[in-house]
Amino acid sequence: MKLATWNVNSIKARLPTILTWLKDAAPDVVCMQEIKCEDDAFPQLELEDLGYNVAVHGQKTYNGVAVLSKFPIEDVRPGLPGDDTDPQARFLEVVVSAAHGPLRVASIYLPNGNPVDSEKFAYKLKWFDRLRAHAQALLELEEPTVLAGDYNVIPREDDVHDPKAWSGDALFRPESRAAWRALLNQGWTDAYMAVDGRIHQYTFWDYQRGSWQKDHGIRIDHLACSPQAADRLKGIAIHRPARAMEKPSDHVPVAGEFDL
DNA sequence: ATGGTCGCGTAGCGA
Repeated sequence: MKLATWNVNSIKARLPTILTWLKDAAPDVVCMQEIKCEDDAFPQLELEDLGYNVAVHGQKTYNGVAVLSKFPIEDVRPGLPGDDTDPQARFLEVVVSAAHGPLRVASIYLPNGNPVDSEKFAYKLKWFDRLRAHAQALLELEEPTVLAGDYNVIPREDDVHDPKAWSGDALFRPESRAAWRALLNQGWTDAYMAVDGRIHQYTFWDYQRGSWQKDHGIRIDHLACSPQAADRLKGIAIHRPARAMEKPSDHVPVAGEFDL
């Protein structure tokens, strides 16, 4: 069972690229972020044609998350618990019927948080607090669960081409990295670190400044696995060639292989 | 120090 996460940076602008990648990589489950459309504008038919069931938590212009699954989708919960007044569509949790039983999956688009001296950074940290509270409740279910998405956190110095240049950025600030570590310390496993952990393997390269050509990237797209999912984790792949496709997203897919 | 790129939506913001 292959489960991928991909910040697509607009499903509308990216659809041909996405369809090409889906046919090639053939993931069973895909968590998407930044679809940037409302639910009824999501290209459901094109994706169903490739054999996917679809769950969408959309938003116009900004944000928006979705889950594609070749397995039936049994339960759909849009929105991160903990603040009913939060209008931003950044969290979608589903349960899919995988080959050997149910698998809980969340598509996560964590706030960017820049600039750090603004309320955006406070929102990021508060959102992280809400995520941890919900993640703790999910752990107590003792089910295979994967929280997959764009966390907008660079965990280590080895996950960025130039740590000094990023030291003041919300993605690399100590508070953001500590929040990510605190999530893992609850009992979640970073799939990449569990099976690879090589340095300077990136998932995002900015469109600006020739970042891709110079390999000035960062690793910010992660799969957090519950113990029951981590037990079944067999491999991880960062789909770096996707950044060189025609009309690429600035993120590439990250895919875990599970015996599930 | 500046400017560089996308996407949305058609100006300027977000990333």
